[in-house]
Amino acid sequence: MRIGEFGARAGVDSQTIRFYEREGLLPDPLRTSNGYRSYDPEIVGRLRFIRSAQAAGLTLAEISSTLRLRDVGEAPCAHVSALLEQKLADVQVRRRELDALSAELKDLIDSSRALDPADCSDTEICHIITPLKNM
Amino acid sequence: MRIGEFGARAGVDSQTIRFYEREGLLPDPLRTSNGYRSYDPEIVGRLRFIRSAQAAGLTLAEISSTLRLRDVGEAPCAHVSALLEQKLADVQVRRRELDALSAELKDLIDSSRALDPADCSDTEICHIITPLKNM
DNA sequence: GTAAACCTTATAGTCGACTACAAGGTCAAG
DNA sequence: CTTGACCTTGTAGTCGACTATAAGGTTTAC
Repeated sequence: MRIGEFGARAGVDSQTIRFYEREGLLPDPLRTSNGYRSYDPEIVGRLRFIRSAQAAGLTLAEISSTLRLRDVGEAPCAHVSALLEQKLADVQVRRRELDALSAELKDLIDSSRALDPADCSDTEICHIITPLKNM
Repeated sequence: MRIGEFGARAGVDSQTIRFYEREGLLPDPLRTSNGYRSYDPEIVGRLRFIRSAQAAGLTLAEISSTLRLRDVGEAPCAHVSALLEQKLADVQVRRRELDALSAELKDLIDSSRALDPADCSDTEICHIITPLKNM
């Protein structure tokens, strides 16, 4: 199968596949006599794995390290578990940051209703935001 | 005051101040006879505004548009309110995305405890993640 | 008088994951 | 025999907000 069909089977653009190949996520494929890349249907799973792992929040570098384990014959399960645990911890931290930001934005929006633009001076730029001096 | 002190008063590195100047967020300052930038203490508020607005999640482009309003003599309060409302909406969307990702990660981690690495085949790369075919 | 700590400019690099563009070769349909 | 859809390579650009480096000039403290 050629690059277009290969990509279509995993919802990936052919430019992106060449990019993954350059980055070492996909092996150099066979070539037909005219130089076109030729893919074994079996490797579609590898491309789908990449997209699924991305959907789980893994970076290409993390996915690459996982694929390298698999390529040397090791089951990458323990590695993947550790990555997922770390990712979950990162997500929780980020969630808490967004919660705080959300609360802060609500406060600012609330307070803006009580403020009159006519009282907003030149030096403070805008008195809705200026109270946030020390964040 | 010179660039170092100016930056220190708002917790900003001098390289960053030159960057803001290039981007039009800060006006071209006066220069002393030796070519050093010389800042009026009054403009510290502008730099602090930039950092506070960033802390509220506004981008430099959004902050820049706000400053431009102020520079033409308009109170930017209505503009800032609209930006904050939009930002809050963005944050809520992002929060929900992270909630979904968090749940997904927990599921994957749970299911990984029931899976044996010995059953993880070559073509699926890692059976912890492979179930996520259609995200 | 010299060393440290400041300041100047211009240019290029970082992160992550693509995406765009140019300039061509190949192949099937009509 | 040409149009259009595919494929090839290489290079460069995108986003956002810095950050780093080089190669100098100035000022302050001892």
